[in-house]
Amino acid sequence: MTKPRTRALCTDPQWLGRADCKHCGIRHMMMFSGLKDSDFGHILEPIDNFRYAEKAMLYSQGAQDDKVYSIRSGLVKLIQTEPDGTIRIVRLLGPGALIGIEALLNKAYRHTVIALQELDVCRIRTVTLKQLEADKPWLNEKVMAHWEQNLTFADRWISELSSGTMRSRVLKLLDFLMELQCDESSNVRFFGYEDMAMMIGASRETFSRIIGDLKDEGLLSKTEDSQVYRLSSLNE
Amino acid sequence: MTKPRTRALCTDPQWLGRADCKHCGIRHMMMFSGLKDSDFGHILEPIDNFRYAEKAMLYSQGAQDDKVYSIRSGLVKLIQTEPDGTIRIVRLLGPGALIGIEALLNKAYRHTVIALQELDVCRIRTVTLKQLEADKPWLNEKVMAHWEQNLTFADRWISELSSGTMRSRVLKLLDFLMELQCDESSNVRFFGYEDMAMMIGASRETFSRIIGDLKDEGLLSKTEDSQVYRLSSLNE
DNA sequence: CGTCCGCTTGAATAGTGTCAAGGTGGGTGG
DNA sequence: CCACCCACCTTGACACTATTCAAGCGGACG
Repeated sequence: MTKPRTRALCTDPQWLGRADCKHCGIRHMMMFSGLKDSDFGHILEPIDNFRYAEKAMLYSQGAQDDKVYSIRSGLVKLIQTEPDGTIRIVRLLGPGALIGIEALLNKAYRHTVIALQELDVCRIRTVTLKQLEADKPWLNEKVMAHWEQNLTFADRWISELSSGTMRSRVLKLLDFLMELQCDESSNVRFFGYEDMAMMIGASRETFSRIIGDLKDEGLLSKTEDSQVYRLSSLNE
Repeated sequence: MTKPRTRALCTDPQWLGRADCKHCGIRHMMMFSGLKDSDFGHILEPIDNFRYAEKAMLYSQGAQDDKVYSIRSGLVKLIQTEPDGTIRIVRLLGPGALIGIEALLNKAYRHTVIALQELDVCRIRTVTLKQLEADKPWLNEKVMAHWEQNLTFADRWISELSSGTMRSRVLKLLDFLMELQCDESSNVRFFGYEDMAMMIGASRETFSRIIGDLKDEGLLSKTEDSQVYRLSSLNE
């Protein structure tokens, strides 16, 4: 669709230690909350906790690896490159999401995944996950729920962010971002316009113009933080 | 996106009997090939085989049911309706596909599913499937593979059929249909233009014009069957 | 203070949607 | 067997939407 302009950084992630699932602050949404200390006793390899910088790449499309990631905080974009070179962002995932699940089926990663913000993830090897699953049937159900979550997002991406006029897509995108960033009030944190445009399949210029219109109409207003805007429409 | 024009038929499917998985002609791709006679002995409810007429509806978005379908032959469209009334076809599935998997998680169906051709499906209740899974771990793996298949299709739908110019989308759509219908040679069976247009997010007129252009350029030519065209380009 | 990067804006142009009219083919009933 | 009908596809004219190329602007940062 558009040519790549911003290149991903290949900074190494920072290792934060082994995961402490039992005391995870966001247990309710995470994959491995529910695991007891004793469960960690007999697993082959540990679950590790990493921090990635903004724009760092977790893995790239086509790579074959055996690692699955669970997001604790931050946001990532999933990018798909076609054989003919066109690029499109196909998904945005945040806290609670499980990425790279295709590795469980021994498939190569189908996307390039890049952090949009500072990112805190737990990483687990597929063998370890399968080993845990064998003991705990509920883990299996959780994995399925994550497939379903991914699929639901993909379908919304098609019907909300890839259909209709560019204006309606921008509005839906802003809603979508608010939902992901769930910053209490109706505030949206912006990324680069190039990324946002790529999410809805528009050019940077078109996106910029529409944002400009929304500002003029008073639907979008600045906040203290220059990256964050307040959105005042739920309608249209 | 577009207003519905062709309404779905609510004809009842024809019951063809209980499924005979062991002798299924397309065992290799089907969900339940691999089951032995003895496996059928102790399941709660049978797996049934049905035939649906073209345009018949299997189930509709929002409905809550406990049935999963495995396609033996034919093609279905998965339609998603937004709260604001816009409609978009988000997926096309053929032989081997498993539809309504969200029922396994006790979720309501997320799409309305309609047969595009005469359809032959096997229907199984979720309890039965779960019961079988408990015995046979390999079934579990198969279910995962179907989640992955759905997700792969969804992602292709985004990057191939929802990005770029309408012309490129039409070409990709034709490729896609050839792949699904795998009619040996490079022949494509057309559906109604309204449906095809809805797949790529175009108007009927735009779609018609592009098909017209392709005919003029000689890339697309008629065959004996007026519904089937021969496509002569793999490139661009 | 100047540079760089990313956002904004303008003008020209190509691409799509919309409305409306006209064509075509397959099926039905006389 | 023919005439008619209906559903569906085609075509034209026009308005509108979005892309492209190009120039300008503004803030962050060395």
